[in-house]
Amino acid sequence: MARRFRGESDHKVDAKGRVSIPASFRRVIEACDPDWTEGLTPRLIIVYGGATRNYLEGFTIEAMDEVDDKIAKFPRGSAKRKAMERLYSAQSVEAEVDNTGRIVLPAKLRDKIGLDGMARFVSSGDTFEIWKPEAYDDSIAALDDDGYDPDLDPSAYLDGDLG
Amino acid sequence: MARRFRGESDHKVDAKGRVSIPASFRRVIEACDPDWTEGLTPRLIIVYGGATRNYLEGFTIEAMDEVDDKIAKFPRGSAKRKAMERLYSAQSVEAEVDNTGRIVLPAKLRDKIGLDGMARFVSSGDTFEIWKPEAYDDSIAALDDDGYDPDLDPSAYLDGDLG
DNA sequence: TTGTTTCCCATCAATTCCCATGGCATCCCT
DNA sequence: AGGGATGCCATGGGAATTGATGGGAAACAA
Repeated sequence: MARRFRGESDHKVDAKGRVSIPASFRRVIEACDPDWTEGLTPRLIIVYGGATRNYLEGFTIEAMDEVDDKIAKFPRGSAKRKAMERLYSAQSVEAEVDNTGRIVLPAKLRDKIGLDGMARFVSSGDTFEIWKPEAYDDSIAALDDDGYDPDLDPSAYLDGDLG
Repeated sequence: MARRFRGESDHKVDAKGRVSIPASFRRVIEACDPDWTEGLTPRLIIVYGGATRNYLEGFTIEAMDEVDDKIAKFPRGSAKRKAMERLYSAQSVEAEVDNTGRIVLPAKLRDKIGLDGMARFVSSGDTFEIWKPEAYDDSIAALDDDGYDPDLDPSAYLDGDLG
């Protein structure tokens, strides 16, 4: 089963903070939760920190395990490690996909990115992002102002210089 | 069940020194107390020493067992071993989570970190920290003075140089 | 006894659980 | 091809449970 997310779609956030996870994302989340088997509710991690981020980042259990391993390689007490621990450990929550395919986004997380009404799920390789739709549109538009030519087909970068 | 803490939240400290443990932390504390079974009150260890620390550190029983094992590897009577024994053995207390989900923080511990009114619980992997909220905010701000750029997303470090 | 430390019970809001509906696709049968 | 039947998906709503916190009585210790 696929380990990478694919696609983007909008879903309604109700008054209780419940949102449907795109069905195709659910398949990935299930496959990447070591404890999951048919009939159980799969879990995932949602990172809500990052002063400069105006989106939430969803990690599968396996993807977050890899992050934890990377962090563990940094010296205990170093500034970089502390910053990463805060982002990935303190400023994150575990969520469970219920049997109707939804998760609950606590008010704290919704407030962080100004979510109301709709949430946009955007795949980003082995993680996915949750945006307020307008903010996502803005961030795409902002790429243009940052030396990126919107008329250029990004496939041109595929075999080009890194960085 | 998970054996790592996740998230951060504030809880009220009442006149008797009682504080609610974040519900998600309780699940971890229960799972990591070998003697615990449904219906019993789980235990944990709170380390309150460390001259330079202005927070308390909470350990599950299992996590503290690992620390004890590590200490035991150092030569008996060595300065390093004595220092660690003092921090983790002498300057720590066992606490019990009561059946309403609270622990009692003795006055000595509250005074050490200047707790009054609110306590912030911050996960840090397999342990968690208890801070006076203002002190925690300050410590985050202080990271800036230690080679850490607050505007840089910490995820940039994940694949970067250690240290 | 006087202040502290436990234990037990009470409350209110937030969160979870359970059940229900409508809309699309798909599959199948004739 | 028509007409169901089936099943998954997105979403809604109420009931039941859990979570955070307050307060008093009972047990202790000084």
